[in-house]
Amino acid sequence: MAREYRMKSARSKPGSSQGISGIDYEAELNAQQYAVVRSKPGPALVIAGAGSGKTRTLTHRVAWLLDQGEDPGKILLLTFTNKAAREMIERVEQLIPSDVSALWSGTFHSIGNRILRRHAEDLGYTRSFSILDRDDQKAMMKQVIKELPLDTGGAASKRFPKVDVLISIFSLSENTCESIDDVVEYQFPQVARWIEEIKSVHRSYQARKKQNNSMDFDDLLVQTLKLLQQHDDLRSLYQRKFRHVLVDEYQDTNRVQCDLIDLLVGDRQCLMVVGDDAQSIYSWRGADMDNILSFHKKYPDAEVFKIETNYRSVPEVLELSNAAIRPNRVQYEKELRAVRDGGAMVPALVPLDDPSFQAEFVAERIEELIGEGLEPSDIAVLYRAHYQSMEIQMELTRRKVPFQITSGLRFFEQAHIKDVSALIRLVVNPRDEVSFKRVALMLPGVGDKTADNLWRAWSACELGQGISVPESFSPIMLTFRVPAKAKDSWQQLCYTLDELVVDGGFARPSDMLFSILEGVYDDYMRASFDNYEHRKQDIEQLMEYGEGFDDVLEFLAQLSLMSSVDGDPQKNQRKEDDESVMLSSIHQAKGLEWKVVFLVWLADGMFPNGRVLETGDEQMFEEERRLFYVAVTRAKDQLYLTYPMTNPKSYTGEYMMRPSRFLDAIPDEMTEEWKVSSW
DNA sequence: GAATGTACAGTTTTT
DNA sequence: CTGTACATTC
Repeated sequence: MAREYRMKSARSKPGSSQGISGIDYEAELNAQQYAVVRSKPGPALVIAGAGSGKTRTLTHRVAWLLDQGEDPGKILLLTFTNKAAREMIERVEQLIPSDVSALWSGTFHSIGNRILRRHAEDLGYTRSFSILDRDDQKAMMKQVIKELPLDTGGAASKRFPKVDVLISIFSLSENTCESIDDVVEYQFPQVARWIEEIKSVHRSYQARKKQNNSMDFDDLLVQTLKLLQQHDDLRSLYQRKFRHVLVDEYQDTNRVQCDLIDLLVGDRQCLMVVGDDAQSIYSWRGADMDNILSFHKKYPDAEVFKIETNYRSVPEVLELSNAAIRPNRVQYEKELRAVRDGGAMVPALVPLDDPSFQAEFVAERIEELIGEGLEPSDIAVLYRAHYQSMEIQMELTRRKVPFQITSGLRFFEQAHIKDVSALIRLVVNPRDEVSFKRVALMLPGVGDKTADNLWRAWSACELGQGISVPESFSPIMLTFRVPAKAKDSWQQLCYTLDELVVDGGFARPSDMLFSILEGVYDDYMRASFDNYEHRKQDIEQLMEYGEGFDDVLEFLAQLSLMSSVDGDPQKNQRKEDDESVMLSSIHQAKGLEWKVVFLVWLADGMFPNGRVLETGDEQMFEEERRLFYVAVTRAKDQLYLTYPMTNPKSYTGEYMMRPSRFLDAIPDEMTEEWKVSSW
């Protein structure tokens, strides 16, 4: 007698199509995708056209590796946004039964953060370093400028670049590894006369960050790179750890990110990068398309794959997309093929009299489509710049068409959220000057001056050094001199801080938030904001979110790193979002798709942008065209290209608008012109 | 701190 | 032209 018993968990033989997961890769993927997924280890470049199943391919590749018996802990998956990271890991989990929690996946910044927390001491930081967001950066920069012996008061100081400009300069310099001199000379010539002062601000800013045990977003990349460059042992540790590195949206990586990848990959070269050069639209923040274009120079043995079958759009839309990008000189040649059937609506080209008429047309057509049974969430209106959505917002509001818009303050960046997290940050990292001052300024009668004095007192005493977690704060802090007006709330504050530490450690995040709300912040909110109720709900929301964390460091890092739309804990609960028309900038529409897309303001000077046309910079112009390409490739079924023929409100005095020159590249027969009249 | 005046921009924005 | 951001002033 014999019995055949087959272990479900048995390791698959290498090379076989099926592994433990039982996924039939060959059946689930098309030939091009399958070739990528089962490719041998080694450098690989995947050129993935719009709508070609890029995420699908990448997630299957990860599943494949795991199926081959690879240890999840040896895989690093880098994405551009948190949302993409989350989506990716969820889909891998759905594909494969194995536990993937050991797999490292996330944005470059979050991975940098993760590495830096472990080795912060090697760089002269502590592991509880603070992360500065844009707001914090601004605050610190202002402080730094105030303290520098720059020419103040006179007419000369009037035109000293604003902090926003300085932050942009520094950030671009960090991300592209170019000197401040070069960045200013080529990208910000209007402030070139201040070059020495700018460099001096930069030096002080860098020093101050270190002194305050704080890193900005750029540091999360740059310092990680530095750490691994300088410490051979750590470098080889991580090189050995990550046997497979996969990178999504490679066309949008900048120099630092690219260097970081190369360094992590080391000689083993088990690197798979996926991207679409035609969708590179972030050069203005340091992305270098050359990374993807000359990948083969750095990795001569790289296998190059193209996945060009488009599952998203009807052929009518896809042909137009192909035509739209064709005139660009700098690109990998590819031709997307549609699998969907033809016979759909030919993309509409709609000239309108003026912007408000354009808005009326868009709104009316949207109403019609919804009347025909389309869900509002199947429809999007895309534009080059947010201000171009104004008329449409008004028109949709007037007609009571539900819409949502991808702009405005993000949840974690709102003042009240930042206020409460400043208190936590201060306890965790007592050298965090920005947070200290934010907290101090909440006290009545305390302005810049008093805040500064308090900071001095604080940083002079043991509490402010942050050597160890103190048992309590009040005994020392109550001895500080505060204005009479602030006396009571200062006391409250001190006792509240006491509650944030327990037994020589930090309280749990949600408990901290509770103490802060009860101790000081509720009163403050009542006094300072007219929409108290609303803000209180936000804090409660935050407390709920905090329940998911035991480690306060992790909680804080998450707050900073997810300070974006996708981290909004409210988001998932707002059901209306699923039932509304999307208004979005093209940048934010990347990676998304809708049945119906309206692309508005397609007039020369609006899109392509007038400034880009003025400079005559070919590279920038081609990026505009890629943006156009990204926009049109979002549409699944219907595409409307609209433009106003006049712009009465133009401040440049240009009254007549000409159709966007991008439309010149589209053969007439690919669109149908709609002649819209109001009567 | 509120009120008033002045200069200047007027793309995109994640982490 | 107009809203914003900053500085100055009381």
